[in-house]
Amino acid sequence: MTAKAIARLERGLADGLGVPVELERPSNPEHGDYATNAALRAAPIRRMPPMEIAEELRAVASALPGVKDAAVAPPGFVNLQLDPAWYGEALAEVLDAGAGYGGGSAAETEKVQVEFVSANPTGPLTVASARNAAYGDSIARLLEFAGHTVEREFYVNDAGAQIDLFRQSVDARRRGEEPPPDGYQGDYVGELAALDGDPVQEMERRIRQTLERFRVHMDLWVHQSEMEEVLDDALARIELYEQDGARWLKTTSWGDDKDRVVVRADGRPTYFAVDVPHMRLKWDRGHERLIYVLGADHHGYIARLKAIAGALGHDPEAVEVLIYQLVHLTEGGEARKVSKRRGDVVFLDELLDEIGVDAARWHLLSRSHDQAMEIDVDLARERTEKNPVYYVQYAHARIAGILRNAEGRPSSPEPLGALAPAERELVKRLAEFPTVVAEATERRGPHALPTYAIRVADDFHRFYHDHRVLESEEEAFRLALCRATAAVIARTLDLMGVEAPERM
RNA sequence: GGCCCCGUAGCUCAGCGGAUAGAGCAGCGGACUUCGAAUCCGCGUGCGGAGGUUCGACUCCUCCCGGGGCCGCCA
Repeated sequence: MTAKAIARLERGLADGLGVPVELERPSNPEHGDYATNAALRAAPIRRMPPMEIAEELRAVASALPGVKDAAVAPPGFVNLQLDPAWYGEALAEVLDAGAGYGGGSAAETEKVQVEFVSANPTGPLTVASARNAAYGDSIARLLEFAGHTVEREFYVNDAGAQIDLFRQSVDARRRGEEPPPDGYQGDYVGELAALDGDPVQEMERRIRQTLERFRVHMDLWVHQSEMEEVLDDALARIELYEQDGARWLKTTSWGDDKDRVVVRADGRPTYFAVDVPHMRLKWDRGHERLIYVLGADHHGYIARLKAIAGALGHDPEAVEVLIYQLVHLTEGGEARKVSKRRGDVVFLDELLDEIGVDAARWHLLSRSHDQAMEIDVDLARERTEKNPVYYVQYAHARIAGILRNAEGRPSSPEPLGALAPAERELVKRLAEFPTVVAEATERRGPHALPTYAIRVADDFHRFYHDHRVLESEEEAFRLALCRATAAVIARTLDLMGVEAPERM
């Protein structure tokens, strides 16, 4: 999706040329406000020299409202300079759209489910799960903003060998004994032993609490134990074959490298088996797209999950598995081996105690999900003060201060005369927002948000430094520019689950 | 052996076919009697290597080198 003010120019150019035109912001300011390579792209198709097509395009551009000047540059670029009226149009668009600016980019809205975190309830959430939580929740926020109906699910693995071992560990503590050799050792095991009741339920309650603190709200909690009860019914609906006494799903038909056992020769289902009733539940809830957010160590699941979708008669393409690379912990520059069973981990709650939700979510989202991430435990607090999140929040708070001082005086997106360079840069930055959000959504790459937020803050701070807002001739226009900037910053941060403070 | 991800500035990273590759941090030097200095301004011969596709490649393809992860009738 593109801002309307830009899209209007693109359409005007495209209609004149008969080929699609996309405008982009050149890195060199001498190349104008916007530029297009459409002539270069059209040259092979129309079998004409690019410079000739560019000249045609320049003529069309010159006649468009909002265009002050158009120029051709070799080997065939067309560079546009825009007039104050265009800037007024672009700024009015931001303000008119209000909180919805940049939203609703989905061509067709869907019912989407995002399953994420789904950490085993054998211990508190760790920083490893935190990346999953930050990434998955931001994906969900982006999808909602694009117009989809989104459900967030946490799948609780409350059955199986690890859970048995966990319960045994707590029971041993309750009897005053040491946990089993491979059992769970962390301090929290002792805490749970001091309480009555099922430690798994208590652990789930704590995980829920930590997630809420992290501003992640799950709509649905599904338990593996419940899925086991409807396992036979679900397995009866898919085609399995027998070999070596076991029952297999032909996952290779959907791209897996080998078929998978669903029911063992002794009649016990594998771990994989419960994914069948589990996914059936998701489809039965009416979802049209299923998203799973998994760590890189689970990438082998992609084909299996798609296979289940196919076996259940659904389109495997509607199952999307988002893989993020893992978080490595270091301490004083040395790699730190972690094991939840040994209790040798950094819990999300500890990280939040140290650096707070905003800095944590920002940091976890600021790198591509395809990039492995390192968190230095010792430097976490020190780095906090240098976290760019505060730079961005400061810009928002500064604007809030100006608006407080303005005491409700009128604002207007229409500039009186020519804009200063810093004003033009800021308006163009705000006009980028719909494209940035739409691309972040489509690519499932929320790390574009912090990058963009820094640029907006950057442009605003420069504008602020160069120009006075209140009591200036352009007060009304600059107040409008401030309001629009604050709204865009607030929305960008919200899509990351980060707050936009009025004061700091 | 097969599969997934990554090699870009001293460090952590953006960049998803365009013009002179950008931020943050670290370092050095400047700027407050004015709406918040948690700010602004200046200082940098960097895309792991070799081929290929293209008018144009950090970006796409192949191979090589280096780092991380995964390949169970475990969960």
